[in-house]
Formats: sequence, C-alpha cells, structure tokens
Amino acid sequence: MSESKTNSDLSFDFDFLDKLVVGIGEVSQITGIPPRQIRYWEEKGIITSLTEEEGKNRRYNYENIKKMLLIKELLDEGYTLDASAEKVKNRMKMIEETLNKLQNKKD
Amino acid sequence: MSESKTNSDLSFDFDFLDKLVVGIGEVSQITGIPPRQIRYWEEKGIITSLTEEEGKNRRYNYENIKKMLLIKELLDEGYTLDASAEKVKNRMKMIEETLNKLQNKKD
DNA sequence: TCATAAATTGTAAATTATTTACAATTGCAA
DNA sequence: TTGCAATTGTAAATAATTTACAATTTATGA
Repeated sequence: MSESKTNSDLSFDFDFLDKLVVGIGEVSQITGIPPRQIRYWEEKGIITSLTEEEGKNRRYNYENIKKMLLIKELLDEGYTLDASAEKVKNRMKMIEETLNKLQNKKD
Repeated sequence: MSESKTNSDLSFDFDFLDKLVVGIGEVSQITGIPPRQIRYWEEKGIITSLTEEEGKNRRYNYENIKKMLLIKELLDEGYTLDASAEKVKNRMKMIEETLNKLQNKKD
C-alpha cells in the first residue's frame, strides 16, 4: 500500500520517461541523426551518454535525445556545432527543471 | 515555412512518442520484463511487434510497451496470461483513442 | 586562391546484442 | 499423478554497435 500505481490513464507518464533509455539505433530513428554523427558529437563532448562501460553499447535518455534534436535545429539554422551546444545549454536547464517539477511533485 | 516547429517547451511531445520505437533490450529495461518472456508473449500472439522482417531485431512502440506493463500488472494480480490479454484489450482501446485525440488535434 | 580547421562521413575488424529453435523446468488445478 | 500453462535455458547464427584510422566535405580568414 506504500505506492499507488493506478495508472488510470496517461496523465502523463513521467516515470515512463524516466525509465526511457535507448540505444543509438533508436535515437537515430527518432531524431533522424545518423549514428555516426551522434558518435562524433559525443566524441567531441557536445553530448553525453549513459553508457556504463567502454565497449558496451551507448545508452541515451530523454534529455539526451531532446538535446540532440535542439542541436540539430540550431545547426540547420546555421550555427556552428559549438555555438549550438552552448545555446542549447540554457534550454536544457529549463527542460530539466520542468521534468524535475513534474516528477518530484513533492509539495 | 510550411511547417512550424517552434517546440518551445515540452507540452507534451506526442510527435516524440509517435517516433518512439525501441528494441527488446530497451523494453526489457523499461518494463522489467525479461526479453525471453517478451518473445514468448509475442510467440503466443499476446502482443505484437513492429518488426519488419523475420530475423531482424524486434521493434516496439509506446502502445506495445504500455500493453506489456498492463499485462504484467494483471499477471501479478493472479490472472492467467490469456485472461490478462483479454482484459487489457479494453484499456488499450482507450489509450489508443486518447493518443489519437492528442496527436491529430485537427479541429 | 590557398591554407587551415570544423564537421562529417566511410569502413574494417572485433565485440555486443538479438534471433530462432529445441528443450527443460516450474506451478497449478483436476 | 497427470496434463497444461507459463516460463526459462541455451547454443549457433545473425544483426547491430564499437573503436580506430582515415578520407572527404565545408566554412572561413589570410
């Protein structure tokens, strides 16, 4: 009785989002960014993955994916990769805060 | 200029959900259901995947994952697999309808 | 134009993850 | 105990990803 999981409708699933961690192939399909490019961005430190150990497959969460989509948009607008990454930082903070508020609505 | 993608906040991402298609490993991590069990359910026709061709890796969308979670809950409550599947059908219809409403809010 | 750096892309060999198929095991009810 | 439902185990083959080294394309300033 300690936790309620009525889950009556999709109201919406922030615990689902929290568990959502996917591989590079899925991210590529979702975002339209080729795997090779995703690896390159990560190699440059523009994005990070949740990968446990070297050699194991890369893992990305919702925030990672969101970030890639934002960077992609800015690149299309003509920003450089570094400039895009810098600009996206602020947006990411807002997204993080929003997610936190929605998840730990403890008050 | 034909399509607007301001994407100002997460308001919330039903187009993201629409593109969200993941492999069996991810589903297993998300749901806590072992891959072997997921394959078994699929083999029995309880669930379906979006897999393109035989031999290729299985692909699941949000509805598939949601369905598995619901079935898992009912199994825990003591229902048989078939009974769980039957019961879940109704819930799935509602979820589908809700998703459709939220996605094609064309009116 | 030329040089230089940024950004992306190509690919081979090794590794990881998944598939299928056949089989064994477990739990439960008659 | 028997029989069925449900799950689990696993080997061999295949699919997908990793790393590493390299080539190519694109933008930008001298």
